[in-house]
Formats: sequence, C-alpha cells, structure tokens
Amino acid sequence: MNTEPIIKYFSNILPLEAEEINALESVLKERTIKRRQFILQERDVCTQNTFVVEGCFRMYYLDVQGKEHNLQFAIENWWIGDIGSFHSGEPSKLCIEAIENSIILQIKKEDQLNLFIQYSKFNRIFRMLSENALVACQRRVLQNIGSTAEERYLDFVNRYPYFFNRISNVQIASFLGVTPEFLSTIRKKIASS
Amino acid sequence: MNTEPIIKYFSNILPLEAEEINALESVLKERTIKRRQFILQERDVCTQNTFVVEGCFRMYYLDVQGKEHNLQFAIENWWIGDIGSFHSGEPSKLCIEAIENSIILQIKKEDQLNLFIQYSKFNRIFRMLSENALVACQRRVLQNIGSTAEERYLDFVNRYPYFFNRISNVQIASFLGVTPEFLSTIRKKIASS
DNA sequence: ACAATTTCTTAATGTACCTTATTGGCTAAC
DNA sequence: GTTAGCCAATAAGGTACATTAAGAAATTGT
Repeated sequence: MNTEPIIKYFSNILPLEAEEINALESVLKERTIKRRQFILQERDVCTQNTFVVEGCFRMYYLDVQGKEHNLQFAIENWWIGDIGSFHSGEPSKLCIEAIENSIILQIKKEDQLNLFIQYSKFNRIFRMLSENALVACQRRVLQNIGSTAEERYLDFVNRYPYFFNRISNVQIASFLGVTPEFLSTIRKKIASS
Repeated sequence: MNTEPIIKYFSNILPLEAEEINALESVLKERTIKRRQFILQERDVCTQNTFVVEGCFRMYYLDVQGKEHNLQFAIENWWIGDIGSFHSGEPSKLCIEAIENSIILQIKKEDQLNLFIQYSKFNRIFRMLSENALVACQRRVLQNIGSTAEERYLDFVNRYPYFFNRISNVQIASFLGVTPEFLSTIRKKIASS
C-alpha cells in the first residue's frame, strides 16, 4: 500500500509526528478502481472518506428527469465523498464514478472520528480542509448567480488546467451547468476571437 | 453582554464545561449595529467571526458592473463572515450589511485560534459547522446548475420561511440569481396556480 | 405627517441558453 | 472489418430570463 502521497499531503498542511502517521496508516485501505466503476451509488450511505492517489473521479447528482449534474471532480491528492451522507448516516443522493482507472485510499467514518478524538491535529486539518472547500464552493455559487456560462468556462480553464486536459467536454458542461451543445458554441466563439 | 444565546447554541451541538464557557465569554465582544450599517466592507480584511444575537444581515459580492449578488443571509443564531479572508488574511471581496437593527457577538481570529488550541471541543464544533455550511452550499450549487428559478424560489420559501417574511424580494432575487422583475413574474405565476 | 426612498409590479423587447436533430470522427467489441 | 457506441460539432426553433422604462404601493427618515 502506497501511503506516501497522503502523508505528504497532510504534512504540507501541518507536520505530522511518527505516532500520528502510524495511526493514520493503520486505518487506511487501498483500493483499485476501474474506469466507469462506482465508489458511491445513489441511495447508499457514504461510510468512507476517499483520497485519490491516482486517477480521476466525478461526483454527480441524478435529477428526477434522469439528468446528471456534476458537483465535483477529483484527481490526485483530492478528497471526494458525500459529506452530508457521511455525517448524517442518511442515504446519499449523489453518485461517485471513476472517469479513469484509479487507485484510492479510504478511511471509514468510525476510524476518522477516532483519529479526530485521539489526535486533535487531524481534527484541525480536516477543519481547514472543509473551510477551504466551503470557500471554493461559495466562489462557485457567486459565479453561478453572477456570471455567464462563457465567463464560467474561461475561469474553469484557468483555474483547473489539469482538469481541462483529462475530462471530456460533456462532463465539463455538466459541471458548469450548461448543455454540451452550448459549451461547444462557447468554445467556438472563444477560438475565433 | 448577553452571551446566553451563543452558549445555548454551542451546548446544543456539544455540551460545554464551565471552563470552556468562561474562555469563550472572555473573548466575545458585543456590538449594536444599525440597519444599513456595514460590519465588513470590500477590500477590508475579515478579522472577526460574527454571531448574530438579534437582527438580520446579508453578505454580498459587488461585481465589476456594480451589481450586488447575495451569497448569504444571517439571522438569530447564525454565523456570518468571509471565511476566505478570515483565514488567508487577504482583503475581502465581500460586504456584510445589516438589513435590520442588530446585536452581534464577535470573536477575533487570534482568539478563535487560541480557543481551538486550548479547547479542542471548539475545534470540533467549528469543523462540524463548516461541514454543515459546505453541505448547504453544495446543495445550492446543484440547484443553480440543475433547477429553474421558479424551483429555486419555491425551495427557498419552503426551506427558509423565516427569511421569507423578513427579507425583501429584491434581496431574495439577488440570492437566487435572478432580477427582481423576473422574481415578480414568478410570484405572480405561482399565486395564480 | 409628509417627503423621500425603496419596493413591487407590469409590459415590451432582447439575449442567453435549451431542445432536438443531424453529422462525422473516434474507439471498442465481436 | 463491420458494427456499435461515445464524443464533438453545427443548426434551427423554442424557452427562460434580462433589460429598460414606467407607475403604484409600501417603508422609512426627519
């Protein structure tokens, strides 16, 4: 099991003691996930927090009309999971699907809570992570209510160039909240200017 | 200084020891804020976290065209602040304005960090708070990319009936990401059905 | 109590974005 | 090598929402 990426990831936020590293490693489980495989299905409870070591995922909401709306992507060194279901224990309304063949590290809710209680550093780290995620989410809300699709696309390309090269336009369109057709006309307009 | 609401608020999440209550009270500052007064202006750094004891606020982004976009409202027992600026120490791009005459309790960044270090319970509480805020923010993103303005308005009214009665339609429209004129036609359509 | 603002509404016109349908290129399956 | 399926691109007609302007109603400050 290759835990180096996640230890490096945490250490960059707050340096870890050897004991904390051991405690962390003892609760991580490595899994190999193939393209198009799901690690969370609608109506299942999200009981694991997932760290992406290699590969790419998308988390989406399937609406009543059967349309998918991408809430989040995750590549190397990103976390992914339905936090709401994770904490409430209620069935998730989201799906998480691998876009590429991937390797992940997972930690169970119970183990994570124990980590928080025994080593408050993990509590601090995860507080900072969710605060950062909240800031990013708020920026996205402001973009959705205040910017055009073209502006959102340009910002997406600038902000996440590494996504841009790995994720199909269909998925990007779903993330931005437009149809693939309209994204296509946006791209054409940008290219010709 | 009336600290009862905030102590009750925390105790509902996790019971507090007398020592923790004392530590908390020692860093809180009460302020009276009049309607239309700002507790955060664009380009200022957000150095305080604000708990609303009484009254109502809105936090909004002022775009380059001079349009305001409401990111959040806050009434009794809500927190409000620009978390991004609070943590990065960089100037905020947001404004926080009182919609009603209000009473607030504020805590400085430094004091809050000390609380987190000395009493990990506060760290746990604030982690939970920001996780909950993140879940709500994600739901809002999904609504923005997947629902019509009418659906968003109906959900808003159901989810926040206490906002609905206190906040003008101009402000609600800005929160939903539509013009007041269009919100008016939505309301008319709903009323006549 | 009055004037000044702000708020809500209506309506005409314009634009951003959706829907549906068609095409061709690419990849994977047999 | 053919067949299917996925993805990108394009076009036409339709809908959701914005803009502008104007007037009525409600709140607010003094």
